[in-house]
Amino acid sequence: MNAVNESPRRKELTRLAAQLFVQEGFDRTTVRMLAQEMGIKSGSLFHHFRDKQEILAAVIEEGTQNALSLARQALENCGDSARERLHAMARAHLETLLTDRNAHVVALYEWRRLDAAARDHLSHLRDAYETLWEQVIDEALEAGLVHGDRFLVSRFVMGALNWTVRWYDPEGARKPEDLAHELVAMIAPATQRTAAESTKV
Amino acid sequence: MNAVNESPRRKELTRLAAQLFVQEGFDRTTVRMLAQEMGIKSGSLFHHFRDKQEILAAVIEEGTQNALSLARQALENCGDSARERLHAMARAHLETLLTDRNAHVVALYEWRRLDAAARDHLSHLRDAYETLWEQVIDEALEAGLVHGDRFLVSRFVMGALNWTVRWYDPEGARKPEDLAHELVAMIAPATQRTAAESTKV
DNA sequence: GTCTATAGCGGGATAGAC
DNA sequence: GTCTATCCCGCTATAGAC
Repeated sequence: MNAVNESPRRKELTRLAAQLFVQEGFDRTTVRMLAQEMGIKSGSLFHHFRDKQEILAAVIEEGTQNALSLARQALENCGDSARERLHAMARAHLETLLTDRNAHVVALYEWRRLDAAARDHLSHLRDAYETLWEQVIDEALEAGLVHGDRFLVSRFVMGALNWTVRWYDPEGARKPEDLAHELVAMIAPATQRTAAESTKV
Repeated sequence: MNAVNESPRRKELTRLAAQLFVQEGFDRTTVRMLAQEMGIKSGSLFHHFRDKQEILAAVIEEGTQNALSLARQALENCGDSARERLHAMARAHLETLLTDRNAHVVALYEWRRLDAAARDHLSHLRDAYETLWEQVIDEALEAGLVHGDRFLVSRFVMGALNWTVRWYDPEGARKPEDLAHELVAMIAPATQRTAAESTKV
């Protein structure tokens, strides 16, 4: 259902669907709106997707997969210090949310609209992404960069980032990278540099 | 429309509507579901509310109003230090979100579903609540408890708190107060106590 | 792969009796 | 203030021609 049925056409349709789901929300997006955006009639949609649910699942799979690989990439291309890795992770997260402005947002905000089967199928993917976050947070905790409970710190940090979707202004002066920088500064002020951290750089 | 039409019956109906809106989301909650929960038939609903939109507006007004007065109350009954005030504010916020589990959640998560007129009418209320938050954050910044931009810190903190709705387990061991404590500890570690703060206590 | 046409359902809302 | 009955609409999804 996933890696198999991946025609370029379907990929393109998924991309357009993501855009509408972000703008209108999944429930308020009708198949007619989707079809119009894609330049076809609503009946033709069901040649590509079994039903509306499957479109949502495709968007969320795409969005999470994308966030995951961009995050891994960012971690590979950044420095070794816990601070740099935390920053890279936050920045990658924000870029998929605020620049892309599409599938990843849907994955976060419309997850609850998935039916049980789709949630089951996609939860391992979501877990992989959250686990990656927890690893980076763990490193920050061990480096003494941040303090607190691993689970709670992860949730708070991801919450702060996820909520940016609600207030961020793409036309404004602040870029995703700036937000990432400010968030890291907030939870791990520069004055808190520890011995462990400085030896790493 | 607001303070006027406040029969006890309508208040009770609003309370029940809030519950359903949290469980199902506004769009997926039908007037028939609402009526059933209230023990009446769907037609009778429209004696109390002009349309479904007005129910949403009533819930959101109630939720924001309530959060605002609880927050003010919490600030009056806590110590004078910036840390105590920040903690009190976070705790009040989480309690309206996680214990109440109703109108305030709807206010945050279904705001976008309000029509233009209702948003217009309610935005001053929301602004008042957010301004209160910014004041408390300002105090924390001035006390050297937290560092960064006032606007961004407010948004990040509120985001971290608002997102708890998505993962918090009411049956779990952690109480809203514990979360509030952990959040404050995360952004303002105890080792950061400044002279300004200790003189206040 | 897309079209037209439409089935079939469930939604929000109204009217008038009680 | 609640009921029954119902209108009307727009939604998802299907069928079969092209």
